[in-house]
Amino acid sequence: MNAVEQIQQEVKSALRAAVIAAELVEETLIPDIMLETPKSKDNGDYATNIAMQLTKLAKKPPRAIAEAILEHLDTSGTSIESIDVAGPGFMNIKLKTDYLGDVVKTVLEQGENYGRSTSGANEKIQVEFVSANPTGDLHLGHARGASLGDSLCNVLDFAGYDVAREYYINDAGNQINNLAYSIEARYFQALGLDKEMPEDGYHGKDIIGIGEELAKEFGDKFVNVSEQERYDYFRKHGLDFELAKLKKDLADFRVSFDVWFSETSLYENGKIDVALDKLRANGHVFEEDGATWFRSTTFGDDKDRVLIKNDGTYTYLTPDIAYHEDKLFRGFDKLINIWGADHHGYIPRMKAAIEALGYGRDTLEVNVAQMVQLYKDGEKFKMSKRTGKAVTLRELVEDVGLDAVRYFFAMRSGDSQMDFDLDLAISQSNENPVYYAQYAHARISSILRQADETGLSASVDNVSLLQAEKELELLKKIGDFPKVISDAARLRIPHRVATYIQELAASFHSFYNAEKVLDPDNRDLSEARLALITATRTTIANALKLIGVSAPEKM
RNA sequence: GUCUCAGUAGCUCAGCUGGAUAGAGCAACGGCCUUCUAAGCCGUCGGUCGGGGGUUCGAAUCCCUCCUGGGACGCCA
Repeated sequence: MNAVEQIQQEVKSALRAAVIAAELVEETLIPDIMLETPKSKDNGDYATNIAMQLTKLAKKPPRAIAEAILEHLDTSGTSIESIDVAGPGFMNIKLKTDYLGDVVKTVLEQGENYGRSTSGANEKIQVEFVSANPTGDLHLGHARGASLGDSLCNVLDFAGYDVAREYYINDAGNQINNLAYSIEARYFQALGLDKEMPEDGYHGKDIIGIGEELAKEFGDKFVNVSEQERYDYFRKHGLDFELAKLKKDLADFRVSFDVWFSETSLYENGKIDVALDKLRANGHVFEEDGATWFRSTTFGDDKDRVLIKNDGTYTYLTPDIAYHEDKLFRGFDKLINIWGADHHGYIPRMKAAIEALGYGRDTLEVNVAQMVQLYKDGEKFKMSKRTGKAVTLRELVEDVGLDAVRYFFAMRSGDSQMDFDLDLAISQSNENPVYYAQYAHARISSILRQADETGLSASVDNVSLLQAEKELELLKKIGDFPKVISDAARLRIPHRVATYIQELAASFHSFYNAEKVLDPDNRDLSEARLALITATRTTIANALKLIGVSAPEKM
């Protein structure tokens, strides 16, 4: 618990004691007392609406309740400087400022761990994200999913959850056949031979490249072998190639995974049968029209779902159920899946499966990343599988810049649709908000370099000298960081971190323009301010790291 | 048609568990560099929070309904 949290706790306890002493309601009925930071500074450092919350229970007007609480409030031994009743019944609290200096001490002590907490109580959470088919390049939507997933994992980890990151490789279905046949066609074409692309083939540039490479390396060797042999080789080669590319692209995007889970492995180790047997044993499977069905309507799904088609093969759902059974078997308390909005309708059947397997419905949490609409040359850019027309993650990063792309996705809530104007992003990349935050970091770094030269160094001995308005604001903002993290983790909203970075950077820039840090004639204050900006820099760097953005020393 | 997500300033978006006068960036306008990085700061302009009902001390936030837009409704994955 840092200084700010301690103060808040102290204030809440004092208020609660006052409510009890005032004998307004039964003690057990008192709600949690909440403190909020008023928008206007005129309304104090914190405000509470406890009086309004108690109106019904105490059967008195809010202002009267507030007066009564105030009368019984003992502020001795707390940091409360003054407290008064305002508006309809708010109680505005003004704090003494001496505690804020402790924030700096805490940050300097904890360094890159400042902001970490144990609020997640080590809950074991597995996050599955991206999981794009290994049949082509990652595009804009995947970039968003990757960014959201990675940021969420980082935030959860920082907030004290036990996080595992996982990528589910769909390497078993029809799409892999299509991949193999697409490569085959491109291979023949590279040799100047006639071969049509399969109907659902992949028209991406990468597949053309694979065909050309194979033609270069093997010549016409695969023209004359059996279809089976050719298929087997192209399939394996295609998968290896695409998977390696996915891993590299994601790593370059600063996104990492603990486990790359193969769908095929479920077929090979019998896990699908295990899951099917379990569903059968629980009585949720039936036969009809030559197919095997999962009665998902029992658990609120719109219709029942086929598990085994009448040709004897599985639908996509079946191995996916086995996969989730396997995840839960591995002992996670909670599964979070990040899916694109186009898979939204798939949620009820997956939740139904979780329940049918005997787990709680809320064990699975699906976080939907809404669509990203790309605009190029002023108009909608329609992606097309058929023509292979798409903007890839790699191209996006090359054109716009890694930090700018990560920040762009990190600052928006996942459940709001986005328009991404590529030309605007490129032309305005210098005005991207990410540079605002990075600039603050670079500015501080520059001052610290010069401090070294002038023989001044950060010191926490005189942090009590930090009493200027801008200094106090900055201190408070830094002190908010741990709560921002725990809220973002609990509510699964990593974009809250980006919003915070913006606020913190603004507070610093404002301070920077109001006060001069390095002043050889005022050594004590300079060293206190150096401590303040060092703490600011650490907080900015820690926050940027969580959303996968670098913190440069110079710009 | 059913389900689902959204609709907030000219544009792109925040708004946490219902709180006081709804915010930020960009765009527009006016100031601030002999002084630690002007990728910055200070100020001005700009909103019927899609419409209408309801719940209550209080609604952008919760409920109902309508309008508009995205997405999903396969024995595809």
